[in-house]
Amino acid sequence: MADDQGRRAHTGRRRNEEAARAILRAARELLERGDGAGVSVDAIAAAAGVGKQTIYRWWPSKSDLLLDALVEGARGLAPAPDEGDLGSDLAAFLTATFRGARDPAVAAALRQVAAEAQRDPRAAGLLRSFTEDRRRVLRGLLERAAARGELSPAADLDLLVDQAYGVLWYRLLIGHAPLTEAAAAALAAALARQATASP
Amino acid sequence: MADDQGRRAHTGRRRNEEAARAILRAARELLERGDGAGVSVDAIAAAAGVGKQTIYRWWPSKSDLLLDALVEGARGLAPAPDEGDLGSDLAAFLTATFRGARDPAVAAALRQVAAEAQRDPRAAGLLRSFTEDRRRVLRGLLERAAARGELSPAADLDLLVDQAYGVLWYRLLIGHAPLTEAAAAALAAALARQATASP
DNA sequence: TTTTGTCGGAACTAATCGTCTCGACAATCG
DNA sequence: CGATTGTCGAGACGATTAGTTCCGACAAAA
Repeated sequence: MADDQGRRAHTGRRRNEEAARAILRAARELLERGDGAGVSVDAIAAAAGVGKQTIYRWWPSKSDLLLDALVEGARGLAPAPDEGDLGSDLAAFLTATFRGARDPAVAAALRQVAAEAQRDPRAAGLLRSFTEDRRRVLRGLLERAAARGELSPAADLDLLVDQAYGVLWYRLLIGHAPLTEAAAAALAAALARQATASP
Repeated sequence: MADDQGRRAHTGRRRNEEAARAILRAARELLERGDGAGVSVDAIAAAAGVGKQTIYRWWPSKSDLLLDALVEGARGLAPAPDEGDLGSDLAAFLTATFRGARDPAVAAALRQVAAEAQRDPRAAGLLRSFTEDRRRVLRGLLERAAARGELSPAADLDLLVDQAYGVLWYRLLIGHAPLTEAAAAALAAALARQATASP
């Protein structure tokens, strides 16, 4: 567990990783229990039995903390399948992605970070790199299908990625429809039909 | 300009509609000038030369005011074309919609209302009815094409609407790509291909 | 002229993020 | 061992903001 110790001389008390873990755990629990309302840093500190200063010693801002809680909650959902067929790969990936975003803590963190990104350029940058990572995974899946000759030459990979994640974010932030597995499967089928259709 | 006067007995000073117009105008100007940061009610009141009380006499919350400024800014973009061809109707509608959302004041209002909707259920409801209206317009366009037999029986109209507005909101809120006319045209072509492709 | 409700202006409450201070404590160095 | 250094929990503090309330002035109707 102690792998990133600095190599320079270091005197004084060491940071307590247990405190950081307690903070992350409290953040996830509050995000999960939060009834649509935002989670405050004070509430996280109180729930973790920790001073606010300790939070800001580990994370530079609330958005960083929420994004960390997010990444931890979404762990294992990253890899894109590669079974050699666009339709099934896309269905598997979107189903897993929708399922991850349906987790209450993950959904709340995504929504709160997205909300803060509209005001705070720092949060906007964080969210942007997070989404870029996810885009790259899906784009890789599509590129493999294109290399196999499964896609129409008219297919626009970036637009396909926008359509997939667009539906996810749109439903997540507006809330007019749920992120069900059926919706993921239908979206995968629709995108595969579009990508393979001749212009 | 005085068309919605109450019919009941009314004593006392009348509300000054000029003040309401000044407030809306100030809100739009601040949204346009705002550098990504949010617009505060105090700033709007000061810019309009108006007391905050006057703002809250006309609008129950900041979100209502922003949504009003939004609707006023997006006026005239509502109607869906009906030229009898799915491809050109979709391209015209999405181009006009993207152009409307590219207006700085409209974009800022959309982003700020969306951000507040993640915390405030009242703002969420407002945003939901706004988006429902827009969804209905696009859905009507698709239904007319379906009635003309232009769509594959496998086409899912609501999913198509989700994809169109999904790309719009995703780009608007994440900011990884602009809402250009070229993007609108490409999206329209892609959705038309998807909707007409046989399963 | 009196009553009634809006006007601009400003003080006020409450929530929130992030900074700073405090005494206590732990780890390292001399 | 003892001094130094940096983290700990706890909380005060400044800044910002949404929304409420009070104030004296004013306008429109009774």
